[in-house]
This record gives sequence, structure tokens and C-alpha cells, in this order.
Amino acid sequence: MKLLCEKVYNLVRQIPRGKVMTYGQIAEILGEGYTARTVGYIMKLSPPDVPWHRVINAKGGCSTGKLTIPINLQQKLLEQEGIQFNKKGFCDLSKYKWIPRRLLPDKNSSLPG
DNA sequence: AACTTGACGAGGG
DNA sequence: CCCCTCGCCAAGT
Repeated sequence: MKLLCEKVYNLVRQIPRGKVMTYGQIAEILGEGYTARTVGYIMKLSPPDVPWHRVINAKGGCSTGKLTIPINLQQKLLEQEGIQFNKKGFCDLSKYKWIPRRLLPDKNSSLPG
């Protein structure tokens, strides 16, 4: 269902540079019958217009499953945006996980220190 | 229609 | 922290 994809693509395109989102969060935001699995599935269908590389798993790492794409590619793309990864291949979601304005409270949201 | 797979997530040992 | 299991929805066979 491409219409389902557009909801995901439309949201992923909102992700600013230097930030990332998780499959579960995207699914959580869209809600209407989406799950992390479904989002991930749709991500692999994402057109070049979609910054798919800004979508990672809840562990802050690039799963990319089975060498569907060159490993390091997603991680490198994110590093080029200023995101720092551990030697284990994980980034701090509490610092890089982006949240859509529409979900933010009236005031600026403060991250848990 | 039923079974199996998949770029995921949360819980238990 | 690492490994395994169950749940979720969609697509392919």
C-alpha cells in the first residue's frame, strides 16, 4: 500500500540533518496500524527522495539486515551529518533522536539530563 | 487462505 | 550485557 508508505516518507523527510529517528517511533507517531516491522519494510522501498539513512533501530545502530546495502554506508552518511558513533556502531539516541514539532509540548522540550 | 520472512521492539534468563 | 522468545503488520510464495 503505497499510501501507507507516503505517511512514512512524509515523516522521514521531516527529519532534520544531524538527527535520527527509530522505526518504532515512526510507527508510534503514525500509529494507524503501523509497527516497527512495517516501517522498516516500507523503508527498504523508500525512494532516493527519502533520507532513509536517518532512520535507525531503537538501539541507535544501523541494522540494515542482510547487506542489502553496503554496511557503513548508513553509518557514514550519518557521520557526515555530525552524528557520532561508538566503535560498537551505536549512537546516543537521547541526543540524536529527533521528535516532530507537532508532538512537542507548547514550550521547548528539555532532554533528560 | 495458510505459511514463512523481514532495514523492529520489549521482556526474561 | 548478550541471547532467546513472543508480538506486531505487510508482502511474497
